[in-house]
This record gives sequence, structure tokens and C-alpha cells, in this order.
Amino acid sequence: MADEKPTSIWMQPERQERSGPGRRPGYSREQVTRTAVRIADAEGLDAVTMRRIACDLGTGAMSLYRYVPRRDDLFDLMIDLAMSEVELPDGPSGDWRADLTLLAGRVRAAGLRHPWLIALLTSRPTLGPNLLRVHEFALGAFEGIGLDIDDITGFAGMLDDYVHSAIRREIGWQEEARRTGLDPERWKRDYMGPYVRQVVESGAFPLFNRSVLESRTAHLTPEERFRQGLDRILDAVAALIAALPARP
Amino acid sequence: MADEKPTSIWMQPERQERSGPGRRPGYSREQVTRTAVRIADAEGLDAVTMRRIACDLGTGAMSLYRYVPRRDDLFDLMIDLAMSEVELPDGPSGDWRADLTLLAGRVRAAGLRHPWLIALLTSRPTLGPNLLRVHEFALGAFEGIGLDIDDITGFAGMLDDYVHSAIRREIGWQEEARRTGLDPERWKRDYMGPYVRQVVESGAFPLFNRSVLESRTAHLTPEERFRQGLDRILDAVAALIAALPARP
DNA sequence: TCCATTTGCGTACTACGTACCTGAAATGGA
DNA sequence: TCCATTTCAGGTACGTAGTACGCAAATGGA
Repeated sequence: MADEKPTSIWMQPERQERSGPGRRPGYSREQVTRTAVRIADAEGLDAVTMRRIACDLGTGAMSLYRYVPRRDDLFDLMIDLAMSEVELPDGPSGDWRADLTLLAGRVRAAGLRHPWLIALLTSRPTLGPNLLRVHEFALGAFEGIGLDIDDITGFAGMLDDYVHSAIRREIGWQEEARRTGLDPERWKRDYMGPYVRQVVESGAFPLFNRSVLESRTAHLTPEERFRQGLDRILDAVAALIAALPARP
Repeated sequence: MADEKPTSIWMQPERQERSGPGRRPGYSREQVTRTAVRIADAEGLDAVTMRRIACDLGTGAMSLYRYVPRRDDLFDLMIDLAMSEVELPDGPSGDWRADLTLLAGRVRAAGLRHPWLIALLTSRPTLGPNLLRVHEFALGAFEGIGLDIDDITGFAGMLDDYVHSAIRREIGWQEEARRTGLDPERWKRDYMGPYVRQVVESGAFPLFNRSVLESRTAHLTPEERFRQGLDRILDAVAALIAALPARP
């Protein structure tokens, strides 16, 4: 059996339950992934080490390599497991705006439940089956309004960009706070606060100052802010669709 | 002298050239940062280790800590140095569309010159002076068309989201290829290719298939593709601005 | 029963960030 | 000119990471 390492994790299926000779696997790829996700949720992505996962499973670190080729592949599996929680209807409803709002909300929920998800997702080119499923739903929502495939892809990309960026803005500093060892509230006040205050007081960036000091958006709840930005994007898409030349 | 570690790097200026007794610094914070950037450009972000930087500078690893408090702070400094290369006019020209196109192109150029830049920038909440300068220019381009500060911030954010996401899409797989040790062309063909082909042939995601197989966008040069997406965003912004209710 | 096969996992190697410490170097004052 | 003082250079070392390697244990078929 060739040890074909240099290929995507999705091409290397887990060892099947055979009925031949040899010891039976004590764990499973999904079990390893689920443990890794639990650790990342509770203590951040940095805490996800092979030794730590193995310890939680009650086994030795090297045993994990029977189920996952490399640590990086485990990240792809974690992304896919988290995305599998995004529940969606079987197909688009016909109301594209409602469908995409639903999609965005579900992805945001998954992103908040797993604060490491969006950072991981946007930092590596991964294409797990559940990411494909979610993406396909977005494409489907745009289909049937008379768009060609390039516009469908473009608009879906615009939406993805917004959703990912907005979620990262919402929770990005949480992970950073954890990395520096401070609790999030202290980090904001003691670590980043003094610098921002200094920048503001310097007056060097007047429009930045206004966006920090005068913004009404800053006083909304995170969910309202997400929704407001989403509506902005969907308004933009609607405006563009209205302006598209009729296709033959 | 208190060793105030837990605060932003921008609040901890480099030790000044004093005129008291004692040895003079042999290097500088900028020199260290510049070396780190050079290494990252040539061999990827993973190659930027304290030992490697020190080796390139011809000194010992621990000497670097005289200039940079922690390795993470060095990343902030690298981001700022790379962003300092984004040359911009002193103020907006009055043609917001031209200004933002210029801005996007310059940021893209910096992102291509430093393939690690966008990944780093979007994975940590950093606010270096040069990032603020570039952001202020974007805000300025939106000012004076009768937008309030919330709309200015919102539109500038939309643009940032697009520019960063597009650049990441353009080069994201390069870094991933380097991480796996393959050259980029081989990675695309041998690592990711077989899986994509399998997904396509399965027929499970028909719209994804069409976006891969039928897209005309895929045959454009990267620059044309970037420009096309940018125009789409700017069209959307223009459409939204036109639709905004007149403010008193 | 015995053996080919596969898993569990301890050991060990390399490489990382960085705390600590020693000694060298540079300067102002005498 | 010489020395006390201050600062920097950088070696050593500790803890932790990913993971290559190899052997013992377990298992089912012959």
C-alpha cells in the first residue's frame, strides 16, 4: 500500500472496518475531530495540539496519526465538522433575499459557536463537502433570477466576503485577547484602549476619529450590526441586479 | 523602569539614542523588521523565526528581544512596514471612484509583493499607523458626497472586505503550497486537482460545477479578474449612493 | 494453534519562543 | 587617562511543539 501523503485529506478516506486480520481501531477520525473541536471551542485554537487531543481521548499522541495524516489536515476536518452544523433547506425557496439572510445567520451562528472557525476558513484554501454544500445553497439562491454563472459566482463571492469579514470583526479580538493571556474585557481596555485613545487624541486621522466617536452603528448590538451590514450588501446586490442589462 | 509588556507595540517606542553612558545599540527595530519581511517574502511566513532573523542579521537570537518585545509584535511591525509601501496622494481628488481604484490597486500590489501580508492583516486586529493612513484615505474618498459617517464607514468596510478577500483568493493557495513543500504548480495539479475533479465528476454540486467549468471569469488574467470584481463593488456602491434618501 | 497483519503508543529527534545570566563594550566624570 | 556605570550581545537552557521510527499487543483466518 503506497503512502500517498501529498494529496487532499478528502481523497484519503478513513481506514474502513475490514474483516481481515489485525487489531481493530479503537477510535475514529470523526472522534478525533470532535475532540479537537471541543478543545478549540473551550480554549482556543492554540490549545489544539496532538498531545492534548490524545490526552483528552485517553491515548498517546502518536496514535492519532492512524486517523489523520497531518495536523493541518485535522484543521480541514474541523472546518468541515463545524460547517456541517449549518442547517439549510434542501433547495432555494424562490425568495433569494430570505434564503441568503437565513444562510448568513446560520453561518454567523456557527462562527460564534466556534470562534476559531472563520479565521481558519479564510486562512487556508479548503473545500470540504460541507463547505461545498453551503456554497451550493448560496449559488442556488441566485439562480433563477436570470443571472449568468459569472454573476452568480460574483454575487455569491461578495456575500461570502461580507459574512466572513463581519464575523471576524465581531470576534477577531477575542482570540487575540486569549493569545496574550488577558481576558477579553481587560484586553480591550488595557491593551488596545490606550493606543486607540492616543491615536484619537493626536487628531492625525479625523475621519477615523469620527467613525470611532460619532458612529451610531457602534451602539447597536452585534446582531443588529451584522444585520445592518448584510442588508447593505443585499441592497447593493438588488440594485445591481436591477441595473443588469436584460440577457437574451 | 517598569517592564510594561501587556500593551500594544505602538505604545512601546524603540529605545532612543540617549547620550548617557553605556553601549550603543548595534541594530534597530526597523532593521529587524526589514529582515523579517525579506525572509517572509522569499520563504514564507513560517520561515520567520527569531533564530533565522538573527542569523541573517549576523547576531544571536536573544539580541532581537532588545528591539522587539515579542514575536507577535514583530508581525504587527511587518504589516506596518509593508503597508508603508502603499503610496497615496495627500488627499482625495474629488473623483471617489478613481481614488478608490487607485487605492485598491496599490494595496493589491503590496499584497502580491508580500504574499503573507493579507493573511496576517486579516488574522489579527492590528491598527498600525500606516494601516490607519490607508484607511483614512479610503474614508476621505467617500467624504464630500453627502454621506454620513456611518455610511462612509460601511462603504469603506465593504471595499476593504472585497480587496482583502480578492487578494487572498488570488494568492492564498501559494502559501498553502509552500507549507506542504510542493511548488505551486504541482500543488494545484497533484494536491488539490484530483479532489476537485472527483467533486466535479460526482455531480453533487451542479452550480459549483458550472462556476468551475463554464465561467468566463476564470479565463481572465488575475489583474482583470480583480478589476472586474472591484468594478462590481464600486457599481454597487454607486447604486446605493444613488438610492440613498437625501439628507437635510 | 500459529502467523500475517494492523493498531497502540513510548522513545526520541528537531525546532520553536524566550527566561536568565555572563561578560564585553562604550561612555561621562575624575 | 582611567574607572565606575550603564547598556548591549549572545550563549545556555527550559518547556513545548510536530512527528519519524520501531516494537509490543491484539486479532482473525488458516
